[in-house]
Amino acid sequence: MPKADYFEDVYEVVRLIPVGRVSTYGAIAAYLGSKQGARMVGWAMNNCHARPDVPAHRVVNRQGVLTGKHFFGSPTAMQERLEAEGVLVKEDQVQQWDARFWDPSLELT
DNA sequence: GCTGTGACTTTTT
DNA sequence: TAAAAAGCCACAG
Repeated sequence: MPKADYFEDVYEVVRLIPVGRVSTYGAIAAYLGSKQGARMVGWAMNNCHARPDVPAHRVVNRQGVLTGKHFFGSPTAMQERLEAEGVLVKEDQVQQWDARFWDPSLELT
């Protein structure tokens, strides 16, 4: 197995997010080892164009707000996609966020 | 080789 | 309580 870049690590975790669930940059960053590396995660998402199977729409900020929705090409694509998976979004904010939150560090042990 | 930027998070004023 | 600033790592120019 090739050494996964920091990005691939992020992509893999994001890809493991179950449908109907959402995760946060900080959670993924923490799972990688640096909670403050959340910016890197977001930045990795910026390069998510290189990965076709990266559900970046399942990744939101700490508040459960779709911060990067604007990067999806359409400001509503992210929200609609989340709703299509069963995640209700209101005002760019994930509903039942506390229940929808998926922590890789907890689920992946 | 150095500087700037980035879809965040946390702490302090 | 709200708002602002700092911190962090990695990639691109």
